[in-house]
Amino acid sequence: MTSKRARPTINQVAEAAGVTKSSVSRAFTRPEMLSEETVRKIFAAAEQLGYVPNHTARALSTGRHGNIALIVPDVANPFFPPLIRAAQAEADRSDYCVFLGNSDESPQQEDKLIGRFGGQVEGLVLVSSRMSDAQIVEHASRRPVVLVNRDVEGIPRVLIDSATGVAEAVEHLAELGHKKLVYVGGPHGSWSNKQRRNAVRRSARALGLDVSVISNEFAAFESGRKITASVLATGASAAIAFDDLTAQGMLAELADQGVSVPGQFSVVGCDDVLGAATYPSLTTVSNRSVEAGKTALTLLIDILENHAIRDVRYVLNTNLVVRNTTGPRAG
Amino acid sequence: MTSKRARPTINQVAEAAGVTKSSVSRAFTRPEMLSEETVRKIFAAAEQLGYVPNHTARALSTGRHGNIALIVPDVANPFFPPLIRAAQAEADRSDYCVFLGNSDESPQQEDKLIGRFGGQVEGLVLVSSRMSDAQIVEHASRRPVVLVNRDVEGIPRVLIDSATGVAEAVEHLAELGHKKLVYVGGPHGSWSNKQRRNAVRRSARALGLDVSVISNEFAAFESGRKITASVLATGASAAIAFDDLTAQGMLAELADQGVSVPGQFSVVGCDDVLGAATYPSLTTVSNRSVEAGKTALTLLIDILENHAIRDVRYVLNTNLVVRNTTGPRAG
DNA sequence: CTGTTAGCGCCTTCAG
DNA sequence: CTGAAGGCGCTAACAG
Repeated sequence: MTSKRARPTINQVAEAAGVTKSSVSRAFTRPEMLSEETVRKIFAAAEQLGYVPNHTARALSTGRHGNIALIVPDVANPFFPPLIRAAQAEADRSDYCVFLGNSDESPQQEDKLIGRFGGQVEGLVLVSSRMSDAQIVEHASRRPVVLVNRDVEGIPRVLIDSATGVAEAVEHLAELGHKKLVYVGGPHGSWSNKQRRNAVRRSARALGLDVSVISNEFAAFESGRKITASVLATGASAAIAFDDLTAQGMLAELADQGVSVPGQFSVVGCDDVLGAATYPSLTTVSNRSVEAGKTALTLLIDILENHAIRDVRYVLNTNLVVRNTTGPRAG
Repeated sequence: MTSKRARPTINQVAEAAGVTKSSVSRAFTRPEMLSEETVRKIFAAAEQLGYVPNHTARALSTGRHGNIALIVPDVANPFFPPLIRAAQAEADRSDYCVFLGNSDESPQQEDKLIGRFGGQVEGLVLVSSRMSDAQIVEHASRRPVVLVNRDVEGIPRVLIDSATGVAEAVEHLAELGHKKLVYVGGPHGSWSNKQRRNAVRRSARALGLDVSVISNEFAAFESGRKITASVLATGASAAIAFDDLTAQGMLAELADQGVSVPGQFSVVGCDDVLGAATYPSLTTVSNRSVEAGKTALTLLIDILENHAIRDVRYVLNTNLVVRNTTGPRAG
């Protein structure tokens, strides 16, 4: 078992290899500047001593630490883990370490986290940020920031365009004969929510459908259940929910109320995070969160390494995934 | 909009406040050593310049950087996000930043990640580590490590004891008249898998039930589907799956095969990550991942701040949650 | 190709 | 209570 003694420093390696620390430093950063012979000697000594360059010291001197931060509103929301995973994998390919932050849907907490990560991070990825445009711009003025699902001019961003999928959903319902539908909303600060709500309204108008909107701040299974009564009260025959969780809650409540789906009522989710796990399996709008996570990191790393601070707006389209919670209007 | 100019240093604050950098440093670390008057002056100057102590420089000089790493096999596995979230919240309370690592179920990747986080982390939390005991011990000799769902003597660990819940599951099935059951396994390197398998065998033997074990390296929906044929081939009337995902896949496949649940076959999951989302809703073993995450972090922080390197083995019991996928044996 | 010399920004004895 | 001085481990000109 290796002992716990302090890590060897660059100086010890230098001494052991019979060179100065400059050479050791170079051997680890720009070996092509040294003779093969010297590099070999240095690596041998380093290996022998178990030397690993001190990340912190290097960062202090270069100002680069190879860390990035990824902040999401809620790690436990099934929409985010696949995105986080994809982002991590991408960071990994370029040897970046990623700090994960959970803002708890709170702008204050988000701001605080950014401050805490502050000095030890080269760039930030803010996913579904709940902060104000002004705050975001402010932070982006200090270090590179890439946004996911948040559209702020001048800041590189990756947007999952659920509008296309939502539009398909409305058409789908129209074809099934539905005349009146309701959009069950999500968090106020959410860009995606706004986008989906607008898409529903626009398509409904174009197709001559009637649509009402019910807001529902906390998107989740339980709130989906609770909101169901109001949904039924509108007299609509179909609903499009902000996300799959909300839709799933509605499904459960509908079942408890004895309302058959899709016989008497149709439900469409959004983000396809549940797969075919609900019963009946949920008709929903596809999700591109994996690509979004990967793209966001690729963008950020590109900016960090090539100083390419261009104004990108990367849009990922979605589409409707028809399963079994939508059917012809009853009667 | 604040410009992007470099952050002010301790020296600039000192000059602005008319003191030396020693005093500024003290004002931020041990203000009780200074006169109130001086502290006030320094804070005013710092505020005015927008000074924030440089984390990296401080870390280099003190050796403490207030970061910890949390490594999990797969962020996207629904078992982990709640744990991650709880761990984060706990880290937050003590102002620690957390690096998240995704080992992809690979010991090599896990080892590599630890190396990458290496110098900039004060402690590690390894969740369901896939590394060998020796590797774990080796890493633990360098810096504090807390394990979750991995039982290595001498290393602080938090264990979710699914054995209690699994035992209840077996009893439950026995009471329902089942005579022959099968355990559908999970990843080979998984401590939890071993634990669950043993618990099934032990309880089955005690109750005089027959049990066969089917291994299934990749626990997930799809593999649950695929394994179903072999499960039915054993002639058992009930199955206990390594986790909910596997169970859910089995449920889907069983439905497709026209095998009714729980009429003709009973299924029990493990970890309760799906809630009531499956249909029929899944009978499963409760999960304590939130407490596990919180406890692991509390432990680690305690070790870091109080040098309390005791040998803790924290066990969280589980129990059976009966829902609707278990019923009397057919016939 | 390699050594010398300054720092990076902060903390921490040691004096006073 | 406060200042002066050295150092944490490494990188980066600048000379040879």
